[in-house]
Amino acid sequence: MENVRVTVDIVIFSIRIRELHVLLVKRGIPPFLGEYAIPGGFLRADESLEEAAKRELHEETSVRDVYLEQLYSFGDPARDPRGRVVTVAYYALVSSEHMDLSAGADAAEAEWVAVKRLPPLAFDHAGIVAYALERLRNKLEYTTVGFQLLPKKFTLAELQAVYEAILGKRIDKRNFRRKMALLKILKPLKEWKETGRKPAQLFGFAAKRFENLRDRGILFPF
Amino acid sequence: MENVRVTVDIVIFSIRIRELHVLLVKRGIPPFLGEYAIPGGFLRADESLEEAAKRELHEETSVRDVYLEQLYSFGDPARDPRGRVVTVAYYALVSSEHMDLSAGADAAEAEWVAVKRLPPLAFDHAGIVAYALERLRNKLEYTTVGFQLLPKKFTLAELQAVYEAILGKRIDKRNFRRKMALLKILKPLKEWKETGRKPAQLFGFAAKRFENLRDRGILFPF
DNA sequence: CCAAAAGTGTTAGGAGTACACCCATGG
DNA sequence: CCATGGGTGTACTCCTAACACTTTTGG
Repeated sequence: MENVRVTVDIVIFSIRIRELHVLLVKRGIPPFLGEYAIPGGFLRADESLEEAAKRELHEETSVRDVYLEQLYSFGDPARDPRGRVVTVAYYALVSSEHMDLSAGADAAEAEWVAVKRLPPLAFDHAGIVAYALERLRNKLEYTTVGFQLLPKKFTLAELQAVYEAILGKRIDKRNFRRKMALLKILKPLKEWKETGRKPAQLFGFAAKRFENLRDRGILFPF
Repeated sequence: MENVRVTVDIVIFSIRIRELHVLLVKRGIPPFLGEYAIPGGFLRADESLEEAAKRELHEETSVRDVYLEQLYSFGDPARDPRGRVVTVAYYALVSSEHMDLSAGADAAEAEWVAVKRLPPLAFDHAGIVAYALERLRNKLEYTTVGFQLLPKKFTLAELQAVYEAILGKRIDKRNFRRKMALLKILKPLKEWKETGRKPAQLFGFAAKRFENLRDRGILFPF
């Protein structure tokens, strides 16, 4: 079966103004001309799937070395009107300090959109984004992906806001802080963030304890 | 990028003699002639990825309608010496009552092998099996995949043996039974299995409570 | 001094874990 | 009657969830 082509598409998440956003591009060519889609492109001859995803990510956001995990592969024969295209979907988490789209090559067409206010998407991309969100919610509870969306130094309120934005529900402040303390993955810094009111203590992510688990999703499949 | 071909490979698990087994085939053509591999083949023009996996499964085992879930896609440029081949891997769970390989077309070459005694495998298949096992172990703890490896009617000892075979450790009988009772997913039947000693009560899987969760892996990606 | 967000403990209920003996049957 | 696997309950620990007030700062 020779007539299959392979693309890699990527759902790029970030937190803006305490709300979860996805990076979308407006398509400049048919099909779905002018509609929104997630970034993606054809797999090249000499690159692995993950390298292709990293390349797409870098082209759109100019960032490298962020959390990246393969999501799922979609291969319905009718999913692309141009012909038989199997896509391997990835998702990435970009910290709010790395959100300068400006340096990206295709940046003019890229746009952060809140997941609660997604427009209709081209192809089966709405389903891909929904599945990525599902995965992200699940992973939040048993891995440390939450930290990937924050800058190196963050306050407890910011960390909690990430969890609330992704899970879509409020969390009790005292229980949240106790659990984080219990996990021993926060490194209290001797710095305080000026918030306009009472300053908040800054924390770092203590990767030591979680080095082996840090990004199971990336690490496991070799 | 036109020179990519897509295969679907499938890790088929079953329990034999209270031990976890995988179905392997001996390759009849190069590359890796004579070596063991997991079943698989090229994606056809008119079928989805899942349909291809179901077809492979049926060809090897003659069963349909078993638990099937997409595992991961592997696309290292060097993974297949014949050229650029991206494979979408699935894994399936086949109940011990459906293990008649005889009816399968390629059955002569198929063989159940205990995961503890795997031979060297062709391509990157050793990594694929290892990853499938990892996934199975994780899913066992928060889904009902364990039931998929048993016949419709089973004893508590048989169910526990499935958990022990996959997790590779002993479980306390009383705690195991209490947890199952708590989950309310077992339907006690008015039948007893003659074991040679004291007869054991048979149970069914109460899908009602778990209809929506039953096979998250299958259901979620549409 | 007031508004706003930071920070801090206790209690009650549920789940997990460790642990040992009696029962029913076939041979 | 004995060997084998089937079947059952209790106590302790730990995690989770519910819940309200004081502190610090800028304006």
